[in-house]
Amino acid sequence: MASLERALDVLAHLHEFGDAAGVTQIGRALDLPKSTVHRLLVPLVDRGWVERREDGRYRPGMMLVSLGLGVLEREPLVVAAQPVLESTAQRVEQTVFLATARAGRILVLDKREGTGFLRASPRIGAEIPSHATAIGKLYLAFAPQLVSSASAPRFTAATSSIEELQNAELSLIQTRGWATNREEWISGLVGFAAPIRFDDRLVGALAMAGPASQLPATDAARLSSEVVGAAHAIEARLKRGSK
Amino acid sequence: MASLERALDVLAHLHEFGDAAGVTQIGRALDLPKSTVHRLLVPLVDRGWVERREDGRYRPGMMLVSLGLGVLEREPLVVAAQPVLESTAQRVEQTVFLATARAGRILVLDKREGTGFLRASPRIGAEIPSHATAIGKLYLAFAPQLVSSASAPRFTAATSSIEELQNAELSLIQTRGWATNREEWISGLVGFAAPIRFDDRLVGALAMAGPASQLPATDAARLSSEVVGAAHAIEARLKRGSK
DNA sequence: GTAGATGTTCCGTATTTCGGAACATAATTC
DNA sequence: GAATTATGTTCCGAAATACGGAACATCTAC
Repeated sequence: MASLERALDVLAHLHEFGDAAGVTQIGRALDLPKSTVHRLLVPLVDRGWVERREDGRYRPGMMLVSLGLGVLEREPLVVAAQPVLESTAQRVEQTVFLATARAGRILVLDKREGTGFLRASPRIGAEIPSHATAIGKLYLAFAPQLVSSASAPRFTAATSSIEELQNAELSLIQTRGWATNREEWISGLVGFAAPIRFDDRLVGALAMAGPASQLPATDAARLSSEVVGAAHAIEARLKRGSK
Repeated sequence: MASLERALDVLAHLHEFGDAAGVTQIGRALDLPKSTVHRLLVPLVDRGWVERREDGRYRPGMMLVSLGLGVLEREPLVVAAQPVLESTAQRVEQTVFLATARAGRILVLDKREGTGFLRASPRIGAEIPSHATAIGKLYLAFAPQLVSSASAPRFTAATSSIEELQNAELSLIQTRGWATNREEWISGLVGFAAPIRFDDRLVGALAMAGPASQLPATDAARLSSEVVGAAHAIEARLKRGSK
């Protein structure tokens, strides 16, 4: 399956590179001959997965847009969360986002950003670490089997390791039903997260994140109850949607 | 390149099917043996392009979301149009969308929907026909080499063929600088579109669409000047962004 | 429990993919 | 302008890979 894997490597590279790339550049980056790269690109271009520009350079194509947005449209959790994300972000005036676990990784599914100059700005589709974020800790507390702890680097001085999280904070999260992150992932970034359940299973989490200066610890009661309320609203919409 | 093409077929099928599918169903749909389908799916699952559910069925994965949204984030036209789409949609209270030509096809890049119960709801990434829509006619009038007229079916009784459009309406569009669609694509659907240029080249179009009852011909002057104004605003933002 | 349906694994063989070299085009240097 | 360099495209004999039928594992229906 080397051929298909190489094609996927090419696509991933085009995405990460960010600019249109020629076969020589792609070949250098992936250690592949120009002719191989070119041969892989031909069907990708024919079918719209890659776009060939007039200058002979290549970039990701609109087929990715169609299929990518198709994933989100068909995800019941995303559909149910949409209006709740909207209203919650407006009410708290901070970035609110939705995430879930997929193949052991926690990925951002949707978001509504705050309007401040300094704001949290997660990328949809991006992974967030399980041990150093509010959402990650929720998963570790309620459904640790759904997340992989293979990689747990220390991001900041405040980062706890998986072992350190074992009893103290996870028990607290289980008791009160929400989690928080205080600059454990990114300096200055604070977050609150609440679990979203369907059929008694953890299917995702709703989080709010922003600069520490705007989410003071003294506001924790209000902020946590906002995310818990939002998560409940999403749960209710999920239940209604399954009729 | 049969292997890669088959994998792309599988992905396209999963997208179109809309629900999670098993190898047998995919194999039947694509006339491929189960084992071939399964073998193609393995690296797709490993890398996140396809998600395998617990019940052994497969659906498109989050890698598509990352890359698809990456395409839109990096498209200067989409970035420039975003605030303009927002404000225009609010002002006219109808669906406003952005489209461009890619490999001879006209594709929707972004949109902001009206809030009416009855509204136009284009799908981002979807193709719109060139001969039966306002945007398509803009391209035929100003840059016909960018669009393919290979397929020009009659959608409604109002649809004109490419030949019928040759002189009469295209000249008018060239003269007044905007185009309209009066139920030529979909019965009851009316649209107005204005060209977006950069460096004297047509790079896209801004359109407004909605039910005929809400976009009366008597309102054409106001509506067309809205889309023309919005297109100019996007052009200005494009020019500013290229410094 | 049996039969049928469906996802997963295996391996000899046919098919496909590979990549160096030639070619075509564009850009740079003198 | 000519020569050189850089880069995208095409070609084809040989090596590598993908193929798919069959066996296997698991689940569902009667």
